[in-house]
Amino acid sequence: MDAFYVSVELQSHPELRGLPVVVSGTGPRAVVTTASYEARKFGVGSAIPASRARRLCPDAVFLPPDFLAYRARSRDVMDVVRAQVDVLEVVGLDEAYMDLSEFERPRAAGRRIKAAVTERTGLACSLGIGPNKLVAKVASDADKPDGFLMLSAAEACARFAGHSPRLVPGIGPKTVERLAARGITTLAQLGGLPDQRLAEWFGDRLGPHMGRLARFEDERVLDTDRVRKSESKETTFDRDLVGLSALEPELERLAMGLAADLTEHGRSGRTVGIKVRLDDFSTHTRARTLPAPVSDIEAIFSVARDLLRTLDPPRPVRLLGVRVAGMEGTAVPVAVGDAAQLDLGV
DNA sequence: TCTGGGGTCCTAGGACCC
DNA sequence: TCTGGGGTCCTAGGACCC
Repeated sequence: MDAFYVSVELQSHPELRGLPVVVSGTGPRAVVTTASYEARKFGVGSAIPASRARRLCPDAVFLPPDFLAYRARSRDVMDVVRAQVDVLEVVGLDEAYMDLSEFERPRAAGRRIKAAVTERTGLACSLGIGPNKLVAKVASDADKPDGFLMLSAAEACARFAGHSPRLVPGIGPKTVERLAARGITTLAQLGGLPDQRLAEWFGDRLGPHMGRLARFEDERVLDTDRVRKSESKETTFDRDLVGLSALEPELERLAMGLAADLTEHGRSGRTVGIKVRLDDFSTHTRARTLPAPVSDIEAIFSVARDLLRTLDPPRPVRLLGVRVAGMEGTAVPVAVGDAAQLDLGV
């Protein structure tokens, strides 16, 4: 979906159409979640500090995120798609992969699906088609907004040969930096490197994997029922907290919220962990695995508190989090007819 | 008035077992 | 006089994604 959260907001605030609109949190440490294309012209993009966005574009309209609304609209969108295609892998609220190989004319099918989404939901989207997930994803990104692009792997290689490796999902800022330090700045260069060199630089598995990505080789199949492996609650404080006596009540609040979510969904896990980000932005995690899965506030909080006391943060703390991992296959019995709702929520 | 929240996956090292 | 190889589980950190 194109600028999904903003697009949903514009449906309830049509008077804002054409204006720079930014969805972001409200606190002093908030970041931008989504910016409208009008706001992007000013350099406002996802993940930049809201304070900076305000300076870059003082006239922008800032809205707090309404995730309930986004989830509901997401469900609408995925329902439209699901009505047209059998194999669907939903990735987050605003993105999905579909298998068009069931159609004799995939391009026509893609056109139809894209049109149906916009017609039925009023929301714009971009669609990319390719022989694998990687090409499809890059193609859909390359033509945004309101895009439609079909590429073969060879076409993708040729078209993006001179682009930065950053174009490929999975190659982030750190990897781009490490590549640049070795003189590699384009996908063509990366794709041309021998596996042995890549293995030396980035490890036996990761290195050659990056080379394949750069050549748009991708064997991944669609995963239509992803099972959640961990669940967490974390919060960044408006101002850093100092000392266990200030932190423990916050930890208990987080544990309470996490336990409530876990219980509501019938999930539990054997590993309880905490996450602490200090004022120097260093992040520290601690975890303990229990003999049996837990989901109740007492168990989660007592382990988390113990871990926090042992860590005893040596500096002011800006973020605190609690996590439960090692989820058992605690499938909740679902009534027949709920199947369509299952994929999004879990 | 730098840097959210909720996730996944990978790596590396240690403990432990056969 | 000197110590293999393989496997699993666990922890911590980090890169990355939406």
